[in-house]
Amino acid sequence: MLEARLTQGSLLKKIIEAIKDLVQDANFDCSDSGISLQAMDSAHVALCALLLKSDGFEPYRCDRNLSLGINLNSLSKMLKCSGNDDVITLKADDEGDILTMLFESPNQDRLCEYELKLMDIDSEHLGIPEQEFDCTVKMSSTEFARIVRDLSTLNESVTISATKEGVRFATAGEMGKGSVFLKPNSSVDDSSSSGSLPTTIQLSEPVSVTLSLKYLNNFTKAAPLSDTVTLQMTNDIPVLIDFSVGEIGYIRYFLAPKINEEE
Amino acid sequence: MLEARLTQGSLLKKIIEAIKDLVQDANFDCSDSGISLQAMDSAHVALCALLLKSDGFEPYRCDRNLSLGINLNSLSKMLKCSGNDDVITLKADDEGDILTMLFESPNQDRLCEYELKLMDIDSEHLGIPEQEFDCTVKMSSTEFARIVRDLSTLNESVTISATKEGVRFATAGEMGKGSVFLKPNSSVDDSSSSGSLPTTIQLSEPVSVTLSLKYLNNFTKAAPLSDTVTLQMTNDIPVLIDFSVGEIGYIRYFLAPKINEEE
DNA sequence: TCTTAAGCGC
DNA sequence: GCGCTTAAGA
Repeated sequence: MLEARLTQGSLLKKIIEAIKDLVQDANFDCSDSGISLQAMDSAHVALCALLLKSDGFEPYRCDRNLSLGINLNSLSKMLKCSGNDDVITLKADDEGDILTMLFESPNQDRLCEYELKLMDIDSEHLGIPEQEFDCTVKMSSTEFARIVRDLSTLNESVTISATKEGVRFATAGEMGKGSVFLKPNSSVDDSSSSGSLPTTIQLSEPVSVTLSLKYLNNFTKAAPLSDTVTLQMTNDIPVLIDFSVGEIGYIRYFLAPKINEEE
Repeated sequence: MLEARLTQGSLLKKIIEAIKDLVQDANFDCSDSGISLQAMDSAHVALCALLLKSDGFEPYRCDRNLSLGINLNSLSKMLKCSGNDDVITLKADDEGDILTMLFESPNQDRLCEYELKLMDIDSEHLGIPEQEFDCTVKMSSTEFARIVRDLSTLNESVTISATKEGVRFATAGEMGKGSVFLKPNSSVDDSSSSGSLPTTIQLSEPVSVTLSLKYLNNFTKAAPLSDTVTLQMTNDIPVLIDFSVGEIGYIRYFLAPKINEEE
């Protein structure tokens, strides 16, 4: 059986919000090392990979590997019944077809128990290659969300180009063009409380990829989970966009770039 | 070419918000004295006049007179991509058909460049007469906005009547009547921090004009630009409603009164 | 399309 | 902390 107690239940709520617009149904694979999920969106264009390590739970127990088939919309609805400060405990029997969720209010005054019916879902276990990327950009997740939202008003796709000098997000549409350029922060620790977090760029090779803004906008639903986002890019290879989930794991999105031909 | 750098970029955002609901497309006329715009609303009922003096920009350069035909909705969308603290620089070539906008974040970490395609717009240069009015009311712009909004719930038009005793905004509809009376503030500098700014009235002749609340509501979009608004009225003559734009210019609206016959 | 809920700015 | 604008849901 599975029993996993998450002190900061709001994390789970944010995680599901960050996935449910991309994936309807998915298997949560539970083992003694933790809980993971891998799924493609319905159009099979983007891939989402979630990992929650067992030591992020207190306690965590998983005797046998379990694959819990879950409708994320239903799960989201139930999680909205929990308070943001609640402690959430997930329970599932080895042979059962329900996921039991316990919501405990901080002062123990309220105890909610919800049971979610599980589904059988054909799992498409996608071998996600552990690859090296030519360029890694780490930046403020809210700034990333802002840029993606801004450029979405102009067109459907954005071209992200990175050099040592900085990273550029550019698009063009009927109204005109838009381009945002971020300089990596001077090594000097500018504690000028300049609002946004510093951008850092590591690259072995300049890169330029063109991505769907609609999907990127979907991914930025994960921004509430982490102050920073990491973009990993290599030309013509799916981009990896990584949000850490507190100290306990991550949500990663993979998105194939559009092949660079003028439309 | 034009190059105009506005330190307080948020002013430009507010200006466009204050115009775009009234006018879809308009020419921004640029000369060495500054940037101006004059346009009527699509129903040709109201007139909007914007002036931004060159010395409000730092620096300002305009070699030749330029008329930039702009779709205000597109401009608004692009300006929303700027941060509220950004410095905004406008650039246009003499023979070009684009307006380039630079948004610089305060700490220079982010640099955005947007290009707006320009349009050819038949300019209807309306000779706006410099006229004397019988009555000038200066009052809090937020209070004005509040009154207009409140009375809008009762009917479509408001009758503004001013005497030395004060100014009255009155309307009547199916529900009933509404009337707001503002006394000019006593000459004594009442620093009673009474919330709202004092009202002042100068008049050579009592006036009474009936105006469309729908249009007045449109005009109050300019309230964020200035703490005060100035109403200038003469019976049966278009009313002038003036919001100053910081120290650098103004937005003025002209609205013809309804002819005073019971509907 | 309208209503409601969340995020952002003042 | 309050109000507003914007995004999601009915």
